Amino acid sequence: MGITKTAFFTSNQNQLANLAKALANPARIAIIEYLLKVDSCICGDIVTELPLAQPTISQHLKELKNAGIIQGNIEGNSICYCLNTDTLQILQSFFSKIITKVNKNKCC
Amino acid sequence: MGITKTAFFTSNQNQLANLAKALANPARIAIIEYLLKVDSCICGDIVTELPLAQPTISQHLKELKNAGIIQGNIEGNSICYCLNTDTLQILQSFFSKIITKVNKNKCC
DNA sequence: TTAATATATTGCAATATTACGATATATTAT
DNA sequence: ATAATATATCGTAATATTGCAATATATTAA
Repeated sequence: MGITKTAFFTSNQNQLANLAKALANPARIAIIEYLLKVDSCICGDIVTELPLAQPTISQHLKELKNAGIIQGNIEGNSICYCLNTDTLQILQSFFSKIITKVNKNKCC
Repeated sequence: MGITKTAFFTSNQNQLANLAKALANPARIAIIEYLLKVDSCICGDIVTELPLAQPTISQHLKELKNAGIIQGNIEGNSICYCLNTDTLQILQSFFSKIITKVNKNKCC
């Protein structure tokens, strides 16, 4: 087969898996860290910052946007993308919940 | 090409991407949530809990273990896997850092 | 209007992931 | 020792992802 059996899981599980998938590439992590570093919208210099070709970066930005992790669009001749706090909050909540709920007395 | 250009990114970026990859599947999210729910080691009943065949679940467990998200082994005739707090802490820290550092005055 | 610049889309080759049947391995029960 | 049970591994088909060259599109500059 090879296709993920999405229909058999909850929408919450699929949402978390999709968000994780959007982050499952070092270039996309680098884009997020760059957005944090510059503390504003991305400008075209992301293309010179990353060791990847322009179409590849454009594709990664599209995936991050589809997942809701970044938001924005091109403005004139330059990119204007920034982090979407609402979506990132979902991930933070998930991991915070795990850390606080997990049984510290691991048995293995 | 098709292969991720791992060598061009920092080990931290690759680590986060690999952790995200381990979570990028609803079955693996379901396994993690099940581990949280039962609040102990997994027993063989995970195979009856998930809508997937036994070899598939075994493979997902292996991937979670390789990523360091769960730890353990089989014990006699049953599984004994539990969540690895140390690794999950890496993810929580990453998202907490983002949420606290991100500029709330988004420009797009 | 034309040229220059910036980003997006298309098409494709290489590789990775997903799922499972068949089978192997290992432990426990008889 | 043999059977029963539980988990892992192998092999494979279907699908998804990665990266880029070529090209399209859109905005700004001249």
